Amino acid sequence: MKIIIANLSANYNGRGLTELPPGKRMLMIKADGTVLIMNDKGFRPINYMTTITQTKEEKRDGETHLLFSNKKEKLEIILHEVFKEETINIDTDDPPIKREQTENELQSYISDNLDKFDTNFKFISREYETGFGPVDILAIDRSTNSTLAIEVKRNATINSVYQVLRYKDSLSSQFNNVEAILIALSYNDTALELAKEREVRCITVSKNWSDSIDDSKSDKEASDSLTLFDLTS
Amino acid sequence: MKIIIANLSANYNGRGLTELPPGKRMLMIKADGTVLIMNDKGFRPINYMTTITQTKEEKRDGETHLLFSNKKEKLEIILHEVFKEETINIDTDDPPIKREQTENELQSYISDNLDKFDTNFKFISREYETGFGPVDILAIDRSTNSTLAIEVKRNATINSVYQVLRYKDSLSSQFNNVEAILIALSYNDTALELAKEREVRCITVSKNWSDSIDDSKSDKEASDSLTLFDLTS
DNA sequence: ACATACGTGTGGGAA
DNA sequence: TTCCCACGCGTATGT
Repeated sequence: MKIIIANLSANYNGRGLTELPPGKRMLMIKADGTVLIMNDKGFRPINYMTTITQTKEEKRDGETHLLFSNKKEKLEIILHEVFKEETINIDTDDPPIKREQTENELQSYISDNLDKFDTNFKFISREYETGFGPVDILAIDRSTNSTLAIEVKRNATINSVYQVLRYKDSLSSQFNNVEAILIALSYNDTALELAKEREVRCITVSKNWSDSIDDSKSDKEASDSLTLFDLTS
Repeated sequence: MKIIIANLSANYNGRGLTELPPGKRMLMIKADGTVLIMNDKGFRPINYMTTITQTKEEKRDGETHLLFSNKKEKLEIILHEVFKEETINIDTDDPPIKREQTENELQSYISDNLDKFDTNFKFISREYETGFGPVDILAIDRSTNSTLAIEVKRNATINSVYQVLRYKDSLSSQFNNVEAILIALSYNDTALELAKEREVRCITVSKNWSDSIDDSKSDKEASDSLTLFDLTS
């Protein structure tokens, strides 16, 4: 990784079009060719470019012009004055990060434990294809004999409501009594409002749902002690 | 900005849950408190945290533990071995980037030039409020006397189609003959398919739409030489 | 503080 | 390759 501290300006043209006036910033060039212009605040680089296939370097009037490009994009960086230049060695293949409690895991958990949310729920299928894309979970409610279109979210928004309603619409041409259900860790107020209005049932998963995976050996205790759901509506 | 090259590991708990095994990486601490752990490839930091309100530093067994937190999140970084530490001064308030040809500009352009897309289109209002949020442009078609719900996108996807259809639904309770229209620089195939099926008219804006802003002084030439739209449906 | 919408969103998986 | 969806999306703006 190479780091250059410089007064620089930049022009990007590709997915968008931006112009960066001169200023003292950090230019970072990574081992894989990724170029980043960083300032002293926030998460995002000001300008950047990945998957670079071509690099050109020119001197013009004592200033260095760097031209990075690929088939679709172009990034030009002009170094007006370089204050520092440095090469840093770090592992190119460091061990990867482990992500836990992703939506995918949450989906698995819910699929495997549908009866804990409602004893009448019976799991049918995951990623069941509808005319509007796959619904996360397809199930039936044995008490009402209705088909359940279940969408799982970490945080449900109004878009989640629209999404599950589309699945319901589509499935209604194949099944009788289709019901739309959201199961989420949290809900926007606006999402709850809309859900109520459109009769989408909202079920909240306890924040510590993943604990019950670790505790699953002692089933009895787990099902007694954990409040795995609340009904909101 | 402070930079530390170290063999480090990290644990994050907040919006998600991640675990980063030890490895040689760069730790960057910005002037606003933002913390980033960078590796030698790609755009994204491996771990990071913004809007930090509390920082704790401890030594345990000769290793430095850094604890960053705010009300909702926690990031712990353990420095197993520090290879380099360095402070870099860059402008905290460098001039901001200028973005051009944004969706907002595109909307303005389309609003001001609706007649170029269809001579019967007449602009009424921007950001017109519907029951499902504001529609980008409200207009009328003088030839059919229908109300037009126009949604502008750089790239239209199936979600754009659903979105404009919701606006149409909502507006249909106020107006007769509401028509849903998408105006975009590009379209997904699936979006076009769905749009056709649901009778959403799709209009494509020429990639060089912004040229006509610069050329606007010579109106005649511009309107003669530029193909500003295609009809797809 | 919360919600909404844009962004060069990025990244991953499937068709 | 394209398309779709989740993401600790980040970031700005309006309320």
